[in-house]
Amino acid sequence: MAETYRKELVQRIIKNLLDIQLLRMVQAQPVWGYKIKKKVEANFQIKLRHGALYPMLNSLEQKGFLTSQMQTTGGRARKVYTITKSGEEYLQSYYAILKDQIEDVDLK
Amino acid sequence: MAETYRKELVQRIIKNLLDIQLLRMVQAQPVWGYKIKKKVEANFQIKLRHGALYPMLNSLEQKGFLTSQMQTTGGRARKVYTITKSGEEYLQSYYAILKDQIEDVDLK
DNA sequence: TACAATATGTCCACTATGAGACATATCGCA
DNA sequence: TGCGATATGTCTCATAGTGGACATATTGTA
Repeated sequence: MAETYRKELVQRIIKNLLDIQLLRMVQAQPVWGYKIKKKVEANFQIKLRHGALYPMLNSLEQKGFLTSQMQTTGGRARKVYTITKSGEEYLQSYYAILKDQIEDVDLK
Repeated sequence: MAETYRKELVQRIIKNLLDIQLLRMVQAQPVWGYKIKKKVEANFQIKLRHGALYPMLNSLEQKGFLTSQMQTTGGRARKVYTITKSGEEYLQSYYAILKDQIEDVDLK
């Protein structure tokens, strides 16, 4: 059945389009790296190395897709990320492509 | 504007999910490698190396997602591919994930 | 007080990927 | 008859990416 391939495909998409998944999560609500890691691992049943995650978040900030503010809650220092206008535009482009894929626009 | 990022994103998706794009094209109509190459390059304005394309098509056949028949039209030998039931199921899983992405199902 | 969890960061060695070359054959046209 | 287009295939080297370690600090719990 079709669901057999789902987990394998999700893992590929998360891996290859990790930056986009991070933008989606931050857009849903401002959040910090460690929480993203836990959420990805719970939602998609994949291991997300922090050695890959943190450099990617910093890179997204450098590109202007995310901004960050340090927050300290109970002595716990967190770098909370918020999506920027550019980041939202990037996501909109992504969603537009997905719609084209589903509707076979690009095959005509 | 959002369209600035489109080309860059399309290239990434085609590159990382090439097998799926090949399945989509064969599903639209049975077709051979060289024609796929020309079509991808025209539709997406990207270079598709035949050194990447042909091994991928053979691999999709080995996995049972495609079948092929040799056809000779005017002395021109073509390996025409047709999608299998498994191939269509794989695509269905892919489309289901894209819908989840668009609808933010996996962020809740 | 020692350890697991929270929290963020860098770095290096290995491996996997990819660009481009090497290879071959036919057809149509100039 | 030589060249560009059609058609499919393999292989190698350099680069890119990944896994896992190294690093540091705080909090809560056993």
